Amino acid sequence: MQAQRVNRAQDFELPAERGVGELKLIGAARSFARDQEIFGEGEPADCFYKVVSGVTRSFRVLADGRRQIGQFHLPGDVFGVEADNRRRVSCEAVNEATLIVARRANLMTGDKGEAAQLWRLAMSELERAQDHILTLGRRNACERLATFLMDFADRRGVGDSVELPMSRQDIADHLGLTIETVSRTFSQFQADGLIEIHGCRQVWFADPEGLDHLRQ
Amino acid sequence: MQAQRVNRAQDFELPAERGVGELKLIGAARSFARDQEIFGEGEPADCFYKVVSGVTRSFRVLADGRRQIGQFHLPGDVFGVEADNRRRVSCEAVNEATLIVARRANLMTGDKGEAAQLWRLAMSELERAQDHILTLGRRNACERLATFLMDFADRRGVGDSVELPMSRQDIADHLGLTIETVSRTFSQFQADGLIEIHGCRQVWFADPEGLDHLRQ
DNA sequence: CGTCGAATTGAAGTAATTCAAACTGTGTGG
DNA sequence: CCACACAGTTTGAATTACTTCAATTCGACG
Repeated sequence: MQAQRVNRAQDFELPAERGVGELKLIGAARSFARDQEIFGEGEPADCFYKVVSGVTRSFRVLADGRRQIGQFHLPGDVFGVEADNRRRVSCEAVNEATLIVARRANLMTGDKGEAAQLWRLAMSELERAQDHILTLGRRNACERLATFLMDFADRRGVGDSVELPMSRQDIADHLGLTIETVSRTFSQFQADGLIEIHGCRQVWFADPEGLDHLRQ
Repeated sequence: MQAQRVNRAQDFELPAERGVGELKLIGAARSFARDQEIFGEGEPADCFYKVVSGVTRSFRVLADGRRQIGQFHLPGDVFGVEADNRRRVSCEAVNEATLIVARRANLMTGDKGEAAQLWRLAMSELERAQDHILTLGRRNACERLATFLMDFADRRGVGDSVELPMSRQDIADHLGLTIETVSRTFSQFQADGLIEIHGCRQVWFADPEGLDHLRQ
């Protein structure tokens, strides 16, 4: 929404090898400031990214500015894989983020194991997209937010609480709602004793079963 | 919604080789009756499918019966590829359909060319899913229907018209709307001189530019 | 020609949006 | 340390797009 390229990305080398079952990316690490663009729709897609720290959002915008965030990428996630050489989505840093940037060729020409990893990556993106289609097409505001909170807690939660790194507007643009509806639904969850909110980003699950049940 | 397994699937052999750039599937052809289940969510995923004739729909349903159709598969489309060995979506025939059924192993262990084809297939499904997320998250009823009609015409249209093989309910469940809203939007398009409808399945584009503009 | 499922249309109701105002919390400068 | 500013969030009231429920029409098929 408001891409401000304040900080110039800082480059520094980092080997960045990870545990078994994860894609090994060899490349430079780059830092991105809050709201800084990582890549834009239509640009050439010659590399991809692994989140080291921070969070990013990939999204598309309609001509009149309506924005739809497809995914948030968290530490450990690899993103930026495209079928063709053009970006079909844009990507920005939600907060201060460090990413490993890998050349595309380094992976596509790799061994069988890497191809399999890449396959798993694409398929998990597809699965998440299918889940989200169900959410956007057939769930109401409460169900959408409950789904989002539980899913996000699965990926990033600690015990019975999560810290949401993104703004209410980001959540709204992810769930196909307005910021006001998201805010009201948060308030309602709190009034119903489902969650407790501290400083509007820290969410504690007071009634995980109730929330889970809300998902449908 | 109403899976009636009237006809038993008829098996017959068919080599089914296709032109360059398309996935070659070797397998048996099977016919499915209207609304017949091809596979159901949770079942083992040991094969995939290529549409020879007819149309299929892949979908998921919530506990209370709300249905979301993710995709329609048309002649030439390959579908049924999964990351794991379990179906995450269900699939039914929209109308009388003939499919080539290929064992999963026949393709996964194949040569590099086949792997690349499979990759393209998965990525095009992902792209379509991303497009649909934007539609469901940020477009209104008119824009959704215009998007659907134009996209469908791109895949299956002849000149300035398309025949829609699916019911209004199918379209509604694809676009995250109710059947009444879909019907009203069709009527409005006709009243606005954008389309002409014959027998409720044959759509002629009276004003393709206007319709295209509506998409945003 | 009659029947039945599908589609359309109408009227009323509702969830979510829009517009507007108030509040909160965080960072900054005095 | 406090006051101020500002962006982000929450809340309220009015509006609207879509849904729901109900009745009617259409069209394919025996």
